[in-house]
Amino acid sequence: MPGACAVPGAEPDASRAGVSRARLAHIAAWSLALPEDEAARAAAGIVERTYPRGACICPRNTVLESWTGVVTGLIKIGTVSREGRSVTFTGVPAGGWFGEGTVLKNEARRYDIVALRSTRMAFMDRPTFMWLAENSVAFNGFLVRQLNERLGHFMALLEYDRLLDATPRLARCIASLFNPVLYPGAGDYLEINQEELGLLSGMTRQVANQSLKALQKDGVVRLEYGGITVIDLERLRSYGS
DNA sequence: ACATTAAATTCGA
DNA sequence: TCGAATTTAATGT
Repeated sequence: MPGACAVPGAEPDASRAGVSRARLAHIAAWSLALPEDEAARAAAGIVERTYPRGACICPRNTVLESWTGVVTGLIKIGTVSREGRSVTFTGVPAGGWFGEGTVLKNEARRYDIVALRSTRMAFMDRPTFMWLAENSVAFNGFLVRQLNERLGHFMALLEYDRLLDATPRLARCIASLFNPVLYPGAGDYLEINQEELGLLSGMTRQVANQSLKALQKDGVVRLEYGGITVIDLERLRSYGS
């Protein structure tokens, strides 16, 4: 049953109370650049929720169209075709905030968001987001940097998708999950299995497994059970070129 | 696709 | 609550 969403409204810890200033600083690196009054406003408009592995994250059920951050855990963004075949576009690890496009344009989500493991999410309601976008210079600075970084991310993706073969492609895919601009504060370890890495980089699990071992032999990553540790991010980024 | 190994869960004391 | 037994998940080929 592809794309099956978790029971709506069954989440135990949704609250409408907002989040403390200290908590905001912890879950949103961008907030550190905001002046006090703007940060307070941001904190008041954010709510957190936890999703179990495999759950479909549907903010429409709770807060209509909110801007979304990954606090801990890992999610993937993709679609599932009518036949049930799912396509993964990108993963977002802890520290990543996304969805500003749909919030700004106020349109329905076009992609499925699925938790790859137990994941804590933060949602900023649309009025708060729009207020920051219209009033905060610092927040706009962040948005521009983030959008620019993502544009670069997808340009690179287009380029290497057609030029490189499996191992370098996987290398860049992993490196993108450790992008310090998009996903600040991430460590060097990511809990993700090889099947998901395969889906993320568009290859079978078998090929992903072979490529991963090649990367490990070259000393750029270390394989763990159910996860991966990056040893040399710079080399991973430019692997094979 | 299958065999192996790691981890999570259950169950009995 | 401890640890052995069983089941499930991830990996390696």
